[in-house]
Amino acid sequence: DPLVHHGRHIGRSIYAFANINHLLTMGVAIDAVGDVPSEEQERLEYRVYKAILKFLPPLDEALANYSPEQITRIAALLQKGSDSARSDDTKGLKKGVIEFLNDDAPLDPYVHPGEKSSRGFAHPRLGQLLCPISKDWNNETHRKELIEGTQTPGPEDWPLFLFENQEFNREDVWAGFLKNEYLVQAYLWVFICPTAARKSKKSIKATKQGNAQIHGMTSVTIASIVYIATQVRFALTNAEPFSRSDRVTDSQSFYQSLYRFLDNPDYHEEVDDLLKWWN
DNA sequence: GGAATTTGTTAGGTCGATCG
DNA sequence: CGATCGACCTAACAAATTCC
Repeated sequence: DPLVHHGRHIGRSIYAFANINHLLTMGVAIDAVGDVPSEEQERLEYRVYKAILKFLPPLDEALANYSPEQITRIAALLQKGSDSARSDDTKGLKKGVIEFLNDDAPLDPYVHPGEKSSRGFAHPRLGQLLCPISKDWNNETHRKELIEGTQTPGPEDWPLFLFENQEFNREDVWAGFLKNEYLVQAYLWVFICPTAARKSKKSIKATKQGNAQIHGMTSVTIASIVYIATQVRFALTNAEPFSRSDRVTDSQSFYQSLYRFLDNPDYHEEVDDLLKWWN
């Protein structure tokens, strides 16, 4: 279904953890009244709603005339696309991220590309990448706390892998922020094609159009960077699947706090520079 | 409070495109 | 023309949630 197809791109580049039925229903209701939502959370949702309609002009024209049942049916198809793309990318980057790290320098101890159990803070190099900026990975007490999981990093306590060369400058939070090479590689993996991300396999050419081209994407979005960061983070952790609460406290809240941080008008200039760098 | 259903995840495909 | 790539799909299953 073409709606499932479009849904794949919505999750990757517009908003990943949205309840699309809720967004569309709410958006239509707001448009019908003409009031701008007062609450910040609602305003964010409304912006996402508008971004979806901008991406799908035919839906924009027709949506107001649809019944709630029709909207629910459309939303379910978009949601299916969004969810399945996320799941495909999680699967791909589980292996991909380990390849990026190994291309840089072989991981020691070895990390199996298909397994999660040896990842996370227990691994010296993956642990360092995941180490939040409020902690010092070289400090034994801090390291122990992270390995044992006695403390969970709060919002905006970013992991080190978000920064260029895994280096955080306490004087300037924006120095190298979201300019990490592994993030770029993961971005290429998802939006161009997996082989484009590999430094070591330059001879191999893609045999199909990549996701960016398929969906007519010509520039980087905030949401797509946040999406990739969330996927890389999950690939680095030893997080066991099968746990919904883990996803909520983990990937979803990470995604939301990073998205809100970049969406903050106070950082307008920094974010513009960042997008320019990515493009 | 146990059965039924839904949700979220993974492994393991299919199949058309295109490279060497 | 076989090998491989990569988007997309399906089935299975565990956990969470809802139902009765």
